[in-house]
Amino acid sequence: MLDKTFDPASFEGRIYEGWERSGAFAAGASDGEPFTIMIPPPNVTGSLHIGHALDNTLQDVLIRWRRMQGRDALWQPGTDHAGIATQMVVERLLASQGQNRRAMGREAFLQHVWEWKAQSGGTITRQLRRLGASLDWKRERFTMDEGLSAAVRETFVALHRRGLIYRDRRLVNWDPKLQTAISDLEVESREVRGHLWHLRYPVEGEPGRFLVVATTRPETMLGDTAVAVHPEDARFADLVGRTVLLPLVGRSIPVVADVYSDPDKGSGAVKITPAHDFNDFEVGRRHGLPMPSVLDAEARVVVNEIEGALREAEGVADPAFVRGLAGHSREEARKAILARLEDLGLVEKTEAHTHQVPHGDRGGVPLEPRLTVQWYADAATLAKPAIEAVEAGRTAFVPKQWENTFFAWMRDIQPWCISRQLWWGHRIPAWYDPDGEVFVAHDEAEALAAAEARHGRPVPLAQDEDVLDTWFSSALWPFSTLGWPERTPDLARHYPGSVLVTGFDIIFFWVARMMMMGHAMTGETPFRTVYIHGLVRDERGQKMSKSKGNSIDPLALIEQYGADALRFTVCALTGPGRDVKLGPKRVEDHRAFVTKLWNAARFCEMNGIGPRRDFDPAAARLPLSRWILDAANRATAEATAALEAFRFDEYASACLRFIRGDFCDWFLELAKPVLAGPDGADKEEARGAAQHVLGVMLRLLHPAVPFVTEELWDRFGYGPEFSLIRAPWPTSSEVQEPGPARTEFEEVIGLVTAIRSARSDLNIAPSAVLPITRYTTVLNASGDDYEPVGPSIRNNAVLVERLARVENRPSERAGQREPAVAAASTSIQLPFKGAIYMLDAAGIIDVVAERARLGKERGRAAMDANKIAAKLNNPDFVSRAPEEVVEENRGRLDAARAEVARLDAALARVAG
RNA sequence: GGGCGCUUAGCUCAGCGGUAGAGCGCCUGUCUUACACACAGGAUGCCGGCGGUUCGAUCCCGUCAGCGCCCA
Repeated sequence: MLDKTFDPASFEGRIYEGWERSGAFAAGASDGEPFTIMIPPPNVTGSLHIGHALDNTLQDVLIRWRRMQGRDALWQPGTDHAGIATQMVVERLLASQGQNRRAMGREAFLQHVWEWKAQSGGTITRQLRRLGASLDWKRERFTMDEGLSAAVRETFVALHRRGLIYRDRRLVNWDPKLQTAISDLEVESREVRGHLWHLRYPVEGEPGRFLVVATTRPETMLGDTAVAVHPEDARFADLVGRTVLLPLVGRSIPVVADVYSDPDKGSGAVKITPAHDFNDFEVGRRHGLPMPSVLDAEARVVVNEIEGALREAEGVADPAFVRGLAGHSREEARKAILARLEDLGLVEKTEAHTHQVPHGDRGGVPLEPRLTVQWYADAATLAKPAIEAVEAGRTAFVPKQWENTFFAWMRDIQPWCISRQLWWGHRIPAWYDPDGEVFVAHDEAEALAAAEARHGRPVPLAQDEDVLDTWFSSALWPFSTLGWPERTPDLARHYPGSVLVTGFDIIFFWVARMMMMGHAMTGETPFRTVYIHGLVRDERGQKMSKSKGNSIDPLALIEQYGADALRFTVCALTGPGRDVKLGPKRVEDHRAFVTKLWNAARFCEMNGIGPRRDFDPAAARLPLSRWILDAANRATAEATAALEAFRFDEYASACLRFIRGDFCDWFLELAKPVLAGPDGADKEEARGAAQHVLGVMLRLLHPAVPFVTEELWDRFGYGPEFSLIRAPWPTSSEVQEPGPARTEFEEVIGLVTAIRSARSDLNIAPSAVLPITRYTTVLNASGDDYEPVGPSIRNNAVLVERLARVENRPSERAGQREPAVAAASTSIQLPFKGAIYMLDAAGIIDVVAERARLGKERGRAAMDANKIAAKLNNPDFVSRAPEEVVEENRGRLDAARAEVARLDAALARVAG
């Protein structure tokens, strides 16, 4: 027997283990068409947050559904090595033990990282199991695996040979805390309240005249090599081509005309520090300016590159002061410089100013643009085939609107800085000879051979100290995990993948880069469809963050409500292109549905409903069986169509409607009499239909709520243990004359609902069985006699009696012909489907209430009739609207008018 | 500043040229032997404002307002 209380924790763990142990997740079990999803590899240092729960639930729904459809489903698991994050974690760990990486050296440090990974790197994969994710764990990969590392080396060498990877000296986003370059995408703009300082730069040859520049970063002035003004700015026209004296430093710097300077911003003149600002760098290039760096890797002042420019100038420049700044942090330097300029009377004014300051997304400190030599990928060239693939529809975004975001980014893409000054990661396969000449090769031997060939003799080589951006290896994930660069059978079968599922915030990271590398290295798009979902927010719509303290732990939700409840909630809330507002309340609400399913199954169990192979839906003859079988067919079609369209919300609501509405609220109630009745063919058929439909329900719901459905499937014996995961996805089954069955039960349900509603309006206690003289007859059109009801109601009289709590008592007046009008004062008059049911309620009915009820109904019908009549009175409508619309409205008008007439007659009878 | 999106019941959201929907919440009643994480019944909407297209607009177009996101 199923437990009375539903307790997901009692079976979730056991079932997951059962699936995994039995190899249920493994690809290759079917010879059907492949269906492949590459997990966007989570960070190896990470733990499952609510965003992962969303992303992976959706992937699991798709993969389970397709697996049931007989596709050869592969969901590729794994993690990425997260260069910066992992190195930070391990360094912090070492620091707590009084060690540091520089002291122990590269090899020893990497040893520690691998040890850490072995011990703690499995957190998120364990947590994905709790969620129920049916990943093919035997294929788990890590971006630092040998095979994936070979893919990285192969890609680097190949792209370098094609000129798509190169070294360049230009400004990078430098993280002074982590002391590495990072890519544009790892930069996070944060609004900071700062100041705009207006500094006076003395105009040379014109004592007493100053050019005022406005800056938010006065400390960088040491590296100024020009002042720019707008070419059309009349205020400064005479200064262009002349020079000003750089305060403190004493360097003579030119005033250049450049459109970068905005006449309306600040003072209209802007200082140019090419080595410490991206815009200034471009100005510097345009005007051939020197580019001295004045901040080092830790963002401390260095003066060696401006040493030669230092000049003493009375009241303006002071080399000793500048030299004294060396080694100070940028914050200290700013303070000291401003104080000194203030003393010298060179600060014109200070304004409060709010501006965007780039911060490192990992380190969290303000970034420092820094002039260094780094490795770059030619993203603009790599992006072209990816853009074309989307334009041509070889890769489609769902929802389609995200293609615009993708295009906007890809068409304006900047060179991608791929080198990182870290130890943990794929070491760049480049070696340098003593002259600094570079040899890019798959390994050292190949590099040595190349160097020897070049020099005619063996030369010692030193490998590049840097590693590659983690995303470089993640970009290869869709094919490196399948064995590329080897031409493996897996690669042939599962590449390109079917769908990539990810949030819109990640389009630039995974989607764009996987697309670029996929085309560059395999010549094919890495996935056919990119499904983009929203972000998870809290119940108030706030973005979740640690600092706000509003983040939700998915594991806590799983503990409390079960993984199924969380998963079903995610499905129900994932509409098209919307963020998902999620909180415990939402999960609790949807858990109710999972419990409902459990209880419905319990009821089935108690009534001897269980798997019966010999049941043939096509042979069902009871209208009730045919009705629920037909409803199951429709639910199957709706659920399938919803999943095909990635409409997880519609999939959930189709299941809900069918299971809660059709099956629980109506079918089980309608079936109770026959199930409780004597054994016989009818009872057997009702059980047969019920078990068939229960089997359909479990299969339909399995992708969303895999645990409870598998538990029920196993307990009922629909298949061997842990077999639902591979059971066939439901398809439509043949049902005899579904149309009439549908009509029949629409009428029964409609009448029951109408009676319940009238009873409720008239405050008739639910417990009271309403004695009714004739509910198998209805008042005729002239209102003076009765006529038999249609077969739908007649054939299901017992069901109407039970569900509406009415009772037929024809015997009291058997054989008598009583005028209808006389009965009216003691009857509820119930217009339904073009007839009036006279429900004799002598002694119970409140005539005043009944009159009010009928009056209200009449009002509603009359308003309806007026609206339709107005429409039909419009000649334009009749002549221009499609014929079927006009016809439909004519029909509705007739019905509404007849309803009004019936209610008028009913009211007259009550009044009389 | 540029771009995108949103505005529908108290809340969260579907819908989308032809009778306004769901879940939750609310109100009323019910422990009707699967389920009170339930059942039955009920109330609630100038579908953001204004113009336009159309026989007809919540839906299409324009515009304004408010909110949110991305990029500078």
